[in-house]
Amino acid sequence: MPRVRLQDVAEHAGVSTKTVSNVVNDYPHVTPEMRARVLASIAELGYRPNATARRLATGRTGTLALAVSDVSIPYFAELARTVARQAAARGYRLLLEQTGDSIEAERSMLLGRESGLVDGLIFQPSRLETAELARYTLHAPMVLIGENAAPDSVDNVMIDNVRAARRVTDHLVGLGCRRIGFVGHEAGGISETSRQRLEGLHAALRDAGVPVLPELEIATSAIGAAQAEEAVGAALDAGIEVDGFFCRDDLSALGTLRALRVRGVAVPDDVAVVGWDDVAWAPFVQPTLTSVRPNTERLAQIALDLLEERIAGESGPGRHLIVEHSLVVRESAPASRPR
Amino acid sequence: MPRVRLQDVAEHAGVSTKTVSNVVNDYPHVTPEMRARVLASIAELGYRPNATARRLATGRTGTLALAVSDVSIPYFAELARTVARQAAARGYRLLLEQTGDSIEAERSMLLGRESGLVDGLIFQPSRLETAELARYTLHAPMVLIGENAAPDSVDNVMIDNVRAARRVTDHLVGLGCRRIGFVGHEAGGISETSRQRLEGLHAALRDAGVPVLPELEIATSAIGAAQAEEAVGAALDAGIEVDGFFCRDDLSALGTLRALRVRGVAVPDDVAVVGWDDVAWAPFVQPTLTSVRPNTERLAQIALDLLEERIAGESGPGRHLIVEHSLVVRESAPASRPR
DNA sequence: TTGAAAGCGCTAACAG
DNA sequence: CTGTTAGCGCTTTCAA
Repeated sequence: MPRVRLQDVAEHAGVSTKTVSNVVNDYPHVTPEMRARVLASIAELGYRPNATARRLATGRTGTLALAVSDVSIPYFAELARTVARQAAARGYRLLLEQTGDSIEAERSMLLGRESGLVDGLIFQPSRLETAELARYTLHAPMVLIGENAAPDSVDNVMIDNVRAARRVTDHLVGLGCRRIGFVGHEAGGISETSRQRLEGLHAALRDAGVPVLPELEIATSAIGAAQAEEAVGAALDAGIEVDGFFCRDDLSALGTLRALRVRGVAVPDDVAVVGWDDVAWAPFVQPTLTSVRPNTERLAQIALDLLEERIAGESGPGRHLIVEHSLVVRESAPASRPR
Repeated sequence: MPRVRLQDVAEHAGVSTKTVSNVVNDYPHVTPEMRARVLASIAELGYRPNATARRLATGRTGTLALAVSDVSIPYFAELARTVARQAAARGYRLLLEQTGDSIEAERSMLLGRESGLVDGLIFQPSRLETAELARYTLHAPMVLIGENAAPDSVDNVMIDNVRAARRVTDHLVGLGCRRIGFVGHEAGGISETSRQRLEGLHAALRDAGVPVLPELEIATSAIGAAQAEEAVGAALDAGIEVDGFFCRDDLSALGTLRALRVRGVAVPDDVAVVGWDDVAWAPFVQPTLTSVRPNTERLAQIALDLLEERIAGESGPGRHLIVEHSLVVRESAPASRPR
């Protein structure tokens, strides 16, 4: 790791630092001979500009941060892939922050003990609430994603959870389900995400004249297939009667499918199951999973658009944008079912 | 975003910048009164140290990079989670780089057009070969992970692929399989990872006196369940005769399971299936998947240990370390099978 | 224990 | 079109 500075190149080439800088930054107005001479010196000395010094001088870091609770959750993994790719295409690097579902971690990530670390932040809160969020002085522009009710002052992009949840419910009701269970909301303090999905479920049931049965709502200790399998299994063993399960996410659906299978309950004949996120493996499990698919590419694109505007200085009130979703119908809750 | 500098705090508190710096960095030798006065000013002005300036002055970035082809591949997602977590515990942030399976991207990531971006790099190559890797002058210390044969000069941590593959093969042979197919090596240019797994398969078959049948090796156009389903489906439709499938990774196994299911082939009764990586959903699919489980926590820990030693100045020859693995036996290739 | 001043490596006015 | 020079905000000798 040789330590060659811009100035070394300048001396070697017999020009000023400004000229070298111009060449490195592809500025126009440099004679071809100068440029060639400088490039030759750069190659000979193996010069690489120092990112830190450049940042200090320009005030831009060329880096964005993405903060989610856990990248290994399939939806977040796919989101990270998409955001990283699109950010790279726009010339940004991506810093990954995991809050691990802890409100403390979310706070300290927002407060950021240092400034000038990133140019902007894309954040999917899982525990922090609007009111608190609105109080903070951020160290960089931020765009919120996901279904948390964002404060009016902050940009936010999400899918319409209530509407999507209504659609899931309508689909199940259309299949003849009258006792629809819900799986996967947090046992210890429900998240805004789960709250909105439950709200959509309830609203659609009421509209359809189907009774709302809170006793069929099965909370889990954490997001995950194992937790869902355990909770659903316990409920089934306790004699719960359902003919459909609306799962908070595909991971819960996976656990639910297994709990049902182990007990010999047929899907979709006895119980229909719908998941949420339409992760990569949804079309491959047995039975293939009906699921809500958010348009993640578009979500990432809009989030980055909003963020770049903020970085460029936009200072208006927070914009709250909705990204489309669709319901991908597969075997676990097909278009229609023999009765 | 107020712009408060260290100097502003110093003036406000009526002390020198050095004193403020001492307080911010928790240096000893500061009188309690001074410290209190400075902290009060910091709070009042809302001062946050500027990360970039600090980096330039100290030469440390406090950031590591993790480079993999695609974070949404379940194994990489889990690896990223683990590395990010452990890096955070050691006081580092994590920059995520995706090479998207392109050799160009891997090259430019190594060459790094800027220096001083990160203190170190953890890299899982998928296309780049040892010889080329060894030629580069890196801009930061690097540790290689995964099964690529690393150059002697570079640190590397991996699992013993050949041994694990032999174990998988022995397991299948023990189950009575005599025509074992392999699924998921790259159709266009095999990777070192796949090569080693095939090598283990062949060696174990020879040792067991079972014929090696290359015609049962099914390449795929890319890593993924869909690609595997397509390739395996085509092979089955063409009349391939197998009694076991050794899949390059769990994604291939998932596609293989589906291809078999769709065609009414019973797993494990007609065909046993083994995957690799033991990703989170392996115990939940139908049938549950037998898979090779690398010790990812340990892999990450060792990689970070090696990297921190390099960052600290260690300059000896490359160390090549092996991390343990295990074979997790589940329904798709159980301990024994009725014959 | 605290203060003054010299960089860290680069960019960007401003001249020339 | 190219050179000079003054910062960017922090850390860190070296004195006091």
